[in-house]
Amino acid sequence: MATPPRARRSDAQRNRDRLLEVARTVFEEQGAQASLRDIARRAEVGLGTLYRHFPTRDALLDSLLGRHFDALAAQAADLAAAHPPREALTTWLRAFAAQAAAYQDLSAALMDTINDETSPLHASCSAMRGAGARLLRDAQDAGDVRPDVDGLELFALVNAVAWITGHSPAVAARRDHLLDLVLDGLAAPSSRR
Amino acid sequence: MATPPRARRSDAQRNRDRLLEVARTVFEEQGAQASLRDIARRAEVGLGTLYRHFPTRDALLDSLLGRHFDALAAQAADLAAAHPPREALTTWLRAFAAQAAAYQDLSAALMDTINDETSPLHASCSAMRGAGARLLRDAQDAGDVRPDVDGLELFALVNAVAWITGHSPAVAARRDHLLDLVLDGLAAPSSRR
DNA sequence: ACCTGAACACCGTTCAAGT
DNA sequence: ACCTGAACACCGTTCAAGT
Repeated sequence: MATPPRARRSDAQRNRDRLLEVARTVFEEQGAQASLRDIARRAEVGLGTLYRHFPTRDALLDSLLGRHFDALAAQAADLAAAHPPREALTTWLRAFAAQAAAYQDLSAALMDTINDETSPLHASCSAMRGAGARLLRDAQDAGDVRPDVDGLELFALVNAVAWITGHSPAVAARRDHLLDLVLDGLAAPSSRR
Repeated sequence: MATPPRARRSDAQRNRDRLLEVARTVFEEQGAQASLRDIARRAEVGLGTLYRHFPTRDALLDSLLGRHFDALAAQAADLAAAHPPREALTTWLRAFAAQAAAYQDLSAALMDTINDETSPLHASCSAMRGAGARLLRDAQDAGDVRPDVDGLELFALVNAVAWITGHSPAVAARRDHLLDLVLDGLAAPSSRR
């Protein structure tokens, strides 16, 4: 799960909230490499205040992403309980890709988080990945997905599709079709339609 | 094909060559967002000279990429002549992915080129894409690849895999396996092993 | 024709000074 | 405790001045 909120002076908390709100907007508008100065300006906060709360760009991104990760992990559990394995996996991957596509360049940040075990986000990121891996294993146990795929590869593939989606409108229009192609590649030979 | 070399004053030509050589090295070292100032410095050339020859970062990238595109297009023709359709396509896609993975962030530049018809690279980029699309069509005509995939989707998928490869060493180690998964997704049901 | 580097407007990051 | 903004070292881009 994401880090729970610490006790803070109330004015500091207000600044923090303001920064997160503005950052979400700006990142969605301009992508993950948007100017931090600009974010501070639009939040009407000193630049140093931004740095005090979020010592690095990733820290800021991470605070925004933690909730998404937690939400996706929770959704995975729900899906596993409510649907047959392959359907649960498929639905979850679509949700994941939609999420990743919403933030431009999020996929890059995501992959970097995976590789950086010291990231504050690492815990909730790997919790989410674990949830996905469990869905994958269920589908494999049910004979729906070929056994020679692991969670990392699954995650990488879907992330890759989400990324490319953000780099071409023409491709974006066919995101679901691309995911279908990938999912068909993952299907166990016996379960193909 | 890439733009043929123009007539130039010999000192200008020398600077141009030098810049391209240094740029290739630096881009491979640091990725496509490396500092242009740094490139000019290492080429021992005024910053203005770099801008004179390559008015934008993309122009510089493009000059480096044009040759690769031409080479890939030529290779596609060779493969089509020498191998059965599915094998030709597979081999070509592997070569493409290896090429794209060599430059970090190349995939992003590539997708942007596709979308920008005014890019000087657009011609050789689409020539290469056309060559790939032809291999795809051959494989489809032979019944080896499902008919509901087009060149753009193929290109996007392989590009996506190449990109993710550059963002995680663990994933990079399994590039061929990921490509296999994607290629299996493209296989026509009847031709599955 | 071509080259150069100073100039401009930005950026990320740090940190002394304030409340 | 926390906030602020000037200061520093960079960057991309332009352009007057030189050869």
